[in-house]
Amino acid sequence: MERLATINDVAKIAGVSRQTVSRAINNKGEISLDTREQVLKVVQHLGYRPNRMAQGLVTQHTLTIGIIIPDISNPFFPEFARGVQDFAHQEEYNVFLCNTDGNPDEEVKALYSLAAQGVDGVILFTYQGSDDILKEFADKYHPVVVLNRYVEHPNIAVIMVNNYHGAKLAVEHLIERGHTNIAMLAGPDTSPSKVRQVKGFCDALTEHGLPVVAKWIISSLPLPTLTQGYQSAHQLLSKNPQITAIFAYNDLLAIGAIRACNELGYRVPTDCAIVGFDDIQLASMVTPSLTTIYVNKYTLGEQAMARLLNMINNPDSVSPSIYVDVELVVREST
Amino acid sequence: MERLATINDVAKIAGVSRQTVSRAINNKGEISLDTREQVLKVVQHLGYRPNRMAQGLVTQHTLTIGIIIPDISNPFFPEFARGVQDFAHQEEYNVFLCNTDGNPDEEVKALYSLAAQGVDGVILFTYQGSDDILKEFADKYHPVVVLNRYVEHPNIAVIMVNNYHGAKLAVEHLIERGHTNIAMLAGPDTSPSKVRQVKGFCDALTEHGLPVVAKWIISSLPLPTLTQGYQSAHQLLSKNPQITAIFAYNDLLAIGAIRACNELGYRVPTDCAIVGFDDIQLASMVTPSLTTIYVNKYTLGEQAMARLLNMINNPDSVSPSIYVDVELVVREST
DNA sequence: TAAAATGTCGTGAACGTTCACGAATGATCA
DNA sequence: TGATCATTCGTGAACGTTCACGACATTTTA
Repeated sequence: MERLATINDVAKIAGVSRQTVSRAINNKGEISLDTREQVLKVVQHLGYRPNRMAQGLVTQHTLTIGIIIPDISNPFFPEFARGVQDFAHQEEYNVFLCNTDGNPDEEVKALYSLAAQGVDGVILFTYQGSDDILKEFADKYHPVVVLNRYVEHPNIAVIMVNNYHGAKLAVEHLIERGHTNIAMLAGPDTSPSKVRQVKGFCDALTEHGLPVVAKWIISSLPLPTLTQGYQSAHQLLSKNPQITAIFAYNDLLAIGAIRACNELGYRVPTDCAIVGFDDIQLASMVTPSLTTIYVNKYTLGEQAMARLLNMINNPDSVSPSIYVDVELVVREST
Repeated sequence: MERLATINDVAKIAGVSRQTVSRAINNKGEISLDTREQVLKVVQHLGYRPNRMAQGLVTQHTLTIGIIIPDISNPFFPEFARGVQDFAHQEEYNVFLCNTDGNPDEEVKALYSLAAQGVDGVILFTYQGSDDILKEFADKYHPVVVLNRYVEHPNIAVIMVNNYHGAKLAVEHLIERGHTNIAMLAGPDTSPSKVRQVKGFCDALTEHGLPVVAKWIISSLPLPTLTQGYQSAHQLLSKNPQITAIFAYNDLLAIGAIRACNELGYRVPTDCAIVGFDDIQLASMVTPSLTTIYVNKYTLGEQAMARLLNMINNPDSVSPSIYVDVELVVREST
């Protein structure tokens, strides 16, 4: 591991000063075309690359950002992360990835670890902690893009998936198919998107003159996973045989519910129809394939990164909230 | 965004020098217990965190590493990445993630982008580029852990999944089930693990007195994806109806093959048995569920990170190659 | 023609931390 | 008692880069 070339090495060989080299590679400040070319030749020859830590120390910009998500193993997030990363790399940014398993303590740890690292901004998905901590962070450190949670702060941008509308689409689809006894596998109580989704679910029912049965709305704690969906659906259906349709907070819960149906001898969709949310890749691969609400996760990631970049480069601009819309995808499970 | 507290702020308030603060937080060098406690109180109070860029500039260590993989959307990699990340965070390291889509140019770009970023090391999965580039990188920059490819270099550690053995297990299982006409959906030609796997496949056949039919071994280019598996299997089975079993390079190819079977009216496993490789979560969720070769992806990630840490901390130690073994998991597809 | 303006480049300082060294204090020993 | 040692702490330098400013040569302007 030999020593890497520094800006001084380049300067010495090119016969100019550090500053001139800096001007040449950053393409700013006054420099003649001739010397610029000369310097760049030497840069090329030595394979010189500016040390990002030294740059970061003086400019207070590191060209890095962080993503904080519950779990990259959850099939929703890889696509989202790719959206962020592809956009980021295109803009010369590198990306840190942190998993929290939905644990608020871990979220805070990740937040401050990234701050000490010197990231230029953070993208935060399904934040469960307190607004105050987040606002304090945004005050003291860097811009933040938050997904699926509303936080009002000049240094925080919000992107919301339209869970409310998605839930309505799902329930209306089930009602069209003739279902009247519809249950819901809801998300974790701490999740704000869960609240909006439940509201859409209830509103759709009442708008069609159907009663809302509180006992048929089951929260999934701590995380909306396959086994959670399996257990909740199992309990729900064996206690309430009159239920003929289930709407789930996400596809994992829905797929768990399908398994529960199979085990209880319910046929999907004949005996019990099921609708998921997110349209992860798995949704079209299971049997029966899953009717669900499509969310463009990759684009969501790109948008989040675009917002963050905008905030980094224009610190004083306002960042209005964005709502991302969703679509119904009908498959075999309804 | 107010200015962050620096070591000098702490020093001033605590009434000591920078160096004493440094000694207190890094818990090294001689310092009395009293002053240490005093300093740490101030650190706590100010919420001081050492600036990693300043640290990195002088120590040449950044407490960051990079992972380079083809695609985090491929279900194999999230679990692997979590293994790396969990271990890394536990050791106070942060992790950069780069996707290359199997493109060698992107691999090199990622490698040098990470080097400029100042990572302490790199974990490289399914590297497709030339040995020379990698060796030059390991010479000039930092230690590298390479998976599923053999590269001899003092600054490069190698971890291999035992594809050869896995392929043998799969084929022997099919032969036990009475199959004699077995085809293979192989990986991309550029992948070294593909070569070892094909060898295991062929050896298993010949050891049991069965002929190897070259035409029945199909490479998947450029990437071993669902649609690749579907197309290859479709073509293979419609041209060669005598085939009764397929062994696939990975689970995605295998699941694509299941779909092709369904479409051609072949029943799995009655008309055509299928074995995959990797045991991704999806494998147990599809219908019929997939017999496959289990690889502990999370542990693989942990091991890779452990090797890398060891190389970072003990630059002169030798790093022998590791072989990670695999197991057969029998499910409905055979 | 002298003064002002422009274009090009270099120099010292700063970013926040650690390292190598040295200074001061008190304890220990012959 | 004077010398030696261990313990504890502080000071200047360095890491590699950019920023603010100034210097110089050349061109433009009054």
